[in-house]
Amino acid sequence: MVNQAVRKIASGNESRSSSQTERATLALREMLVRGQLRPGEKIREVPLSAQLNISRIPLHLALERLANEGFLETLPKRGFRVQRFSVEDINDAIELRGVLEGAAARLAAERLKDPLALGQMREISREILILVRRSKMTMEGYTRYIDLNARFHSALLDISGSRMLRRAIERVCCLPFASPSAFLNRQYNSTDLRELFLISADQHCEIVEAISNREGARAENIAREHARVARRNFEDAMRRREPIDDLAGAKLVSL
Amino acid sequence: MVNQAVRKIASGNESRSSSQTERATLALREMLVRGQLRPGEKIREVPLSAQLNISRIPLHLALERLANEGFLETLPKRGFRVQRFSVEDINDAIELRGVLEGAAARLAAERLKDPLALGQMREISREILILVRRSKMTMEGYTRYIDLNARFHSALLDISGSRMLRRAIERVCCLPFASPSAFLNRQYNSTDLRELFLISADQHCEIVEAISNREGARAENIAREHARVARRNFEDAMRRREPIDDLAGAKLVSL
DNA sequence: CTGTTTGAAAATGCATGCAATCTGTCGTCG
DNA sequence: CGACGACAGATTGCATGCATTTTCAAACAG
Repeated sequence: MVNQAVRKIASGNESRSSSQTERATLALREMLVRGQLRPGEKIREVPLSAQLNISRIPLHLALERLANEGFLETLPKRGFRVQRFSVEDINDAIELRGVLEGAAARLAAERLKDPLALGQMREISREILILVRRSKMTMEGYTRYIDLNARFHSALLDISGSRMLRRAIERVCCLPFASPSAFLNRQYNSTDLRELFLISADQHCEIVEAISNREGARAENIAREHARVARRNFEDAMRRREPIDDLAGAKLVSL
Repeated sequence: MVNQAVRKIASGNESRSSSQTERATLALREMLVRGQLRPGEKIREVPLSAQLNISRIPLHLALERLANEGFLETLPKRGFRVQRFSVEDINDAIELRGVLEGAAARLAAERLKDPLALGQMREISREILILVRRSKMTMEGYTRYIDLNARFHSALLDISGSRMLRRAIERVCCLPFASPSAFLNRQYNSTDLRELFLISADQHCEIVEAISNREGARAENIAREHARVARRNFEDAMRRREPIDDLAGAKLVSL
């Protein structure tokens, strides 16, 4: 048996994350996305806790969290099983994100008090436009795009002013393939992908304009189409049978 | 110290629910809805576990579940706090449910393969219509309405065929004031409320018709308006300053 | 009088081991 | 030959106690 103090020191060397539960959550999420735990597989807590060098209580807490995020299915009184996702699930998750962001855009348009509050969003959308217009996207440009994109979506939620909507969107985006930056890490110099980037950037700008003009329905529609770009990107990747290792969470998909 | 076996027998007498965690979850949810744990209050696990006669591990698991349902806020490394909801949060939660059920109705219309699949929904909507047309609603009629209503919404999700959407709606409806039957237990003979019941029943029927005709946009709009009936009902109750004890989860609301 | 330090009390995090439940297998009966 | 039931191993659920972190208030410095 391993002494608590010894274990604490050992794990402290591996990672300086704050708690065992958090460490377990991160490790498991990584394993899931990498496909080291296969869809449909039943989780056995004892061997897994030994493998991660984490005792069963924090492991169990981590499993419960991942189940809530949607990665695992909980079998009452029988533990956990790795969730199986179909291609339809992925499409539906992206569609759902579109619906929710559409609602956020509409609420933002309906509730906007001071048009100056849009300043940040407008700025971000301009920066994105400049970025994607550059003929060749560098690796830094690419990570910068992801950052700007995340900030745009966060700012939209701020303006919509709905905690409930934020909660719902956060939950959908737990699933890696549903997040806005899910299918961006493809061959980022391909012409097709560049076109999608441009379309996406234009949609950002038009969403801002629609909100600014209080055109709720239009803002909603564009935001929905914006999510559909991710869907097209995904379907394109599927059609080309790209090595799905690079695609976010594709290891969780069973056909 | 209480022996495990003794405790098991004791709790077995109190309730025949399967696990300690489940019992704790049910007990806490009840306490929250009843307002025995007040918004903003910090949860102290040891006294609470003593009060519920449940040890700290299953209590902690129950708390984590309730946090995921939205009742509690988790303070990392500092435990849990009872969530505070504003009137805007309630309105937004209902609006969100409307958005999601609207999406379900649209998808159902777009994806409907066999119009016969709508048979059950059509039947339910007719039964509801007959029920609410009766001049005086009995208590049994009232509980029957809640049951039929739940079955209608479940059938809609079945036809939409989206697991992701079902997940999202289930999550919103965890919050008692967001669920479809949240604000029905008012003075159920009041004329105003009876009108809302009739409108609601009509909307059920029209949603079915719209889906049947593949009118996705129309189905979506009606489903959204359908949720807005709940919102009107809530706002009406607020305006009249009804004793909010009867309203689902109203004890969680801070102005 | 305000901001900082410190240390004790209280609270959560977690390791361990036991109890109860589930799973799969083998034997028996219909 | 298949269904049912009992037993053993495996697996999760949970109680307990210790370790660590947080809280909070009082002493202290500025």
